[in-house]
Amino acid sequence: MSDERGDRPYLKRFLRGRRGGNIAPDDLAALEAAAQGEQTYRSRAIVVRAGSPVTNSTLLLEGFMCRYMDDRAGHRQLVAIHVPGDFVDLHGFPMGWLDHDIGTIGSVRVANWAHSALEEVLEHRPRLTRMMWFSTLLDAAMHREWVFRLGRLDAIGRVAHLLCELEVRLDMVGLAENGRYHLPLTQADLAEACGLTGVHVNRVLRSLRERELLLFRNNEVTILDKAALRALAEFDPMYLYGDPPDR
Amino acid sequence: MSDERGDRPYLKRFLRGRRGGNIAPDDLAALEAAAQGEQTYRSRAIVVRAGSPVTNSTLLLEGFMCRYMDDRAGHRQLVAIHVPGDFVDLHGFPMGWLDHDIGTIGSVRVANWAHSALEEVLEHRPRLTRMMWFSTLLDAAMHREWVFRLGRLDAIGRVAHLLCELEVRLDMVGLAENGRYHLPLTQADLAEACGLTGVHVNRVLRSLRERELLLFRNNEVTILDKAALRALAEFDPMYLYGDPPDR
DNA sequence: CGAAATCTTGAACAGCCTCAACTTTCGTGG
DNA sequence: CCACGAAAGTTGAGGCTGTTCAAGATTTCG
Repeated sequence: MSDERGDRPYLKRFLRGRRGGNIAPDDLAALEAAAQGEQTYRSRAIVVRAGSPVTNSTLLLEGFMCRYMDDRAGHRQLVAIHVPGDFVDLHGFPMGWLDHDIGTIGSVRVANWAHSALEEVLEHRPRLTRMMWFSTLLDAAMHREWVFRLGRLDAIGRVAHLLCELEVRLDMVGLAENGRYHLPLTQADLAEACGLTGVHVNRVLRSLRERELLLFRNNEVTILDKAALRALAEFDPMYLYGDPPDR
Repeated sequence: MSDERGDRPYLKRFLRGRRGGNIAPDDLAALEAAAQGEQTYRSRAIVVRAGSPVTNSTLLLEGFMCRYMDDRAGHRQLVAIHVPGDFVDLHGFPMGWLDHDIGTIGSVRVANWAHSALEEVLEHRPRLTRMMWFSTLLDAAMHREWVFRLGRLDAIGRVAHLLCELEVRLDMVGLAENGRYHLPLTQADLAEACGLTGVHVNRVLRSLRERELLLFRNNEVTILDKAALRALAEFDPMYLYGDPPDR
């Protein structure tokens, strides 16, 4: 699975590790060929604004991006964090525009597809269309889990759950090793994803460290006790639709 | 828009009121013809279990349904509420199974499509496929708004926001009038959707009543001051992708 | 009509927030 | 390479929002 896409520089991580994520070689080649080329954005850049027309879609190749909404006071709520291999704004393809902003976290490298080109490629490829559809529904499944996280878990559970999710997703695309991964989020960013304040996230991280469950220092997460952390977070990666060996 | 589908008993409410929700007549006819017929479920029934294979998809014709997940203690978190015209488990078509349970709230009437029949209809209908895809992305947009609601609003804002959302969605399908609509939820159900306790939802409803913003009695919601309620809830229906006149 | 579910209210508590001050790290230009 | 300012992280004290527990009132439904 990881090698057979070595010659697909853009799509090599797309749907990697997902159950049913095997795309037929000709579909994959057609999609890869329709790309417009790659692009970079600097850290903390806004890539898509809520409400403005979206005419192309972006696959994240390197780095982290997020989707977010602001409340009246201007405080952000992150609604998604994207890792390499994610189509960050494919929702804009059937929708035409987006209800939220999309921005970068660190600096990123992305690939682009014009919607017109996508339409052409997908016109006679119902299987590939369903794969793309599937990939947007993975986002929906993560959204639901985030609703659960915010609605039912306390502060420590929320932070733990998010960091468990990222470990699995990064592991699927080969960017985590033994529960260690790079994560260029500030504590304030974590707070914006977890519906907490930065101050409280700081205390939560201290508690996780003191319980010897997890470390987060220098933009690096180290999970010390995965089983205990997952128990605390009520985390079950089922909703990520991974291949059985990855679960 | 509302009349031209009068002869489509199942689909007459599907994507009604949505921007870009105009389905070509032949697509609509083909989809309607592929339905397996209708079915009813009693109140508080479980329709789909998380993790079990889904081989058909369900369009809600009458009544209310919900999607939910349970925490370790057995407490529910609702992740979606469905109204007539919603394809409640279309996510199962590209996914094959679901990460959450689906149940009824009151008693309901639904129509069913076998996935094999759907596949056949959609095989050569990329436009219709994108409409179905779009309808699942409306769910995703609502999920995101629920994340925002739970992450950034206080108790009164959360309840107000949910009831604002349901007013718009029910109005789109002709089931709300002047801010009044039938809603067979208990206060405990509302609590499960808002990440609150039933006790506190009771106090919140009292506060909304005393502020003369909204009444909820006898399974009926009456919005008394829509502008003030929306302001309190930081509610903007943009994310529901409605036709401009409905916004 | 009676039982069960739902709604309502009160009192005490806990978790997270706010505000504030201080420390450490990062980034940039001299 | 160092110095400096800005950003990020850390810690404490006090307060508010929503929870928990409990009891009673009301409604629903068989």
